[in-house]
Amino acid sequence: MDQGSIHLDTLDGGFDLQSTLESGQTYLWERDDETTYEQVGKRGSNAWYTTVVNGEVLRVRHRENRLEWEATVDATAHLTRLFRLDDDLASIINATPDDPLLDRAFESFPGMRIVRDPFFPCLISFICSAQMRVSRIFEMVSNLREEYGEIIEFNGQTYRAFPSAEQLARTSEAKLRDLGLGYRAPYVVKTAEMITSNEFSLAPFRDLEYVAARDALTAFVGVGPKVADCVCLFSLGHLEAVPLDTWIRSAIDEHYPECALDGYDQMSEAIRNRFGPHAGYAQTYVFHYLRTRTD
DNA sequence: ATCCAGGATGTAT
DNA sequence: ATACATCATGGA
Repeated sequence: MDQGSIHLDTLDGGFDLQSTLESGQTYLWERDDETTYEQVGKRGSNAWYTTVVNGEVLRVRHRENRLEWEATVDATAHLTRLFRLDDDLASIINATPDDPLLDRAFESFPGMRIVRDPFFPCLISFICSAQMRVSRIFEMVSNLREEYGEIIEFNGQTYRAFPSAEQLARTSEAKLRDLGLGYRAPYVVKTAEMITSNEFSLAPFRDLEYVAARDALTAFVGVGPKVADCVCLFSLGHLEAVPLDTWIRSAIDEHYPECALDGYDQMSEAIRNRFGPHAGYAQTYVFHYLRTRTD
């Protein structure tokens, strides 16, 4: 077992593990002390979170000003990439326009960062996310891991990787419906088949500009503009992407009515112009803020 | 019971 | 291109 810690003192804008992992950006981490994420938004968790990337187990917890980790390999570079620790978060927030909603959202979750999820698990997660609550998306992705994921032993515990495209292409729509995927079941199977087919290469997505990547992603079954934006933002690193879900749409209606245009593309361009080049950061803070506020 | 949740697809116009 | 019905499932 390898282990270590990353010091967060010198990180511009800081880092907060719990809000980063429980704000509905990623569904690929399991928390030790809870079987579900129903306490989303409740601050102060110092629990361990675990994921499996390329067969390597990564475990991490947030203790004061350190990010402690234990893993099957040196996790420093992996965590820096997965949590975008190289982003100058302070400058990003500073470059985002000031308004009452954004100010409150940024103040509510200091240190929350955009994740950089691996592509295929992110794609399938957000295909599953359609018309689903965050807590249920965690359940669905957990069910996929338990049913199809490769078992990995680490430090006396067993963990499961997110299933590969081959594994999901091999299953049936009916089995996925049994896992609670509903009408998204055929989307997952067909998209997994597309990924595994030889005529479909994944390589281009990395090289495309934001709009081109977003449009290209909609070729997958079950991927429309909103899910494509989530993959652009949470996997491909396009920080200008603004997923227009029901929460952010109502926020636009209420707070930015001049951006509430007809059509996804028009509204997207308007809100991106309003929020600036890191609009995705603003979107994610607003989403988490609105979704967790109690009053 | 009715409505809603990080929407997308198929069909008719 | 745009409008509309339809698609599962579970929680409030």
